[in-house]
Amino acid sequence: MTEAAGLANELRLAVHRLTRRLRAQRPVDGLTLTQLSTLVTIWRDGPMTAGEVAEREGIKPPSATRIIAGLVALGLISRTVDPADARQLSLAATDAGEARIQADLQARDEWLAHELDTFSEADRELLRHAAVVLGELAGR
Amino acid sequence: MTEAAGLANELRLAVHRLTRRLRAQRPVDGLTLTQLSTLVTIWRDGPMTAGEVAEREGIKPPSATRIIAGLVALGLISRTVDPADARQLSLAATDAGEARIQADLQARDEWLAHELDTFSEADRELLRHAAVVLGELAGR
DNA sequence: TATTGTTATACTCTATAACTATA
DNA sequence: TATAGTTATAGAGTATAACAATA
Repeated sequence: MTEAAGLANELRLAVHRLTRRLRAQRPVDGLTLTQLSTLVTIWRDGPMTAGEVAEREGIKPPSATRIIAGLVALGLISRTVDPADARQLSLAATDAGEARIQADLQARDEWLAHELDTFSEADRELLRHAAVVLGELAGR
Repeated sequence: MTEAAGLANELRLAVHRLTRRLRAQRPVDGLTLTQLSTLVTIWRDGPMTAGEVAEREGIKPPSATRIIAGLVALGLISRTVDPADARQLSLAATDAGEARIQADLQARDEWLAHELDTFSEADRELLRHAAVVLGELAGR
């Protein structure tokens, strides 16, 4: 096993387990991790089309359609047809969506941010860089 | 938003997306990410009971039961009743299971290890440490 | 009674294939 | 014809609640 392959395996197992844990941190009546991730993306980088959502989140268009429909039904994003090209949508976070992000992040952070506070500052600095590198890797 | 909360959010989004990507790297006729993770755990740290599998993987017993049944059906782990306590199982990787780990890891690493090779050695060193810290976090 | 594991059931996440509407 | 998005369908992943077997 090469050096990078050993790292790949450890990273795969650790990331998989951590995601399971983070998914389970869903607050009562809260958004799922997938909904929250998509909502944050639209809020931070929107307005954007459905295709852009799929690309940024790394999912296929049918998956984006379903997640978007759920967020619209909850009133957390608005969905309007592009006047210049009626095939495309314009998706944007609503005020309720922004408020929901704050509330859900706070609830989810009760656990994660608390745990992060028990690590050394050096480890947090490490994770800060790691989050950027992992995000880049996910986008490849 | 506190410093740790900001980090928590970035880490959550990055880890979630990377897991999606890693899950999708399933080779044709290969094990799912969940099956592979469980099999590697039993192979490396086994023999162990079903309860230990659930605890190490961070899942509930019914989930462990289902995954274990699938791996047994594939002949990748053996499942014997503990002679000293008939409520408990003893789970161990078979030779076929060990071979399957090698094959599936190699197939999955074609993508991940290759991408990791395009990062700087400093980034790989960073990820090596991060994998350990993330693994610890997942186990909290 | 307490513990270990299983069964029944339901919800979430995601994909591929086939389709509709618009360009 | 090509593109943006949707619908239909299926498989994977996981949990809670209720149960069975054993200690």
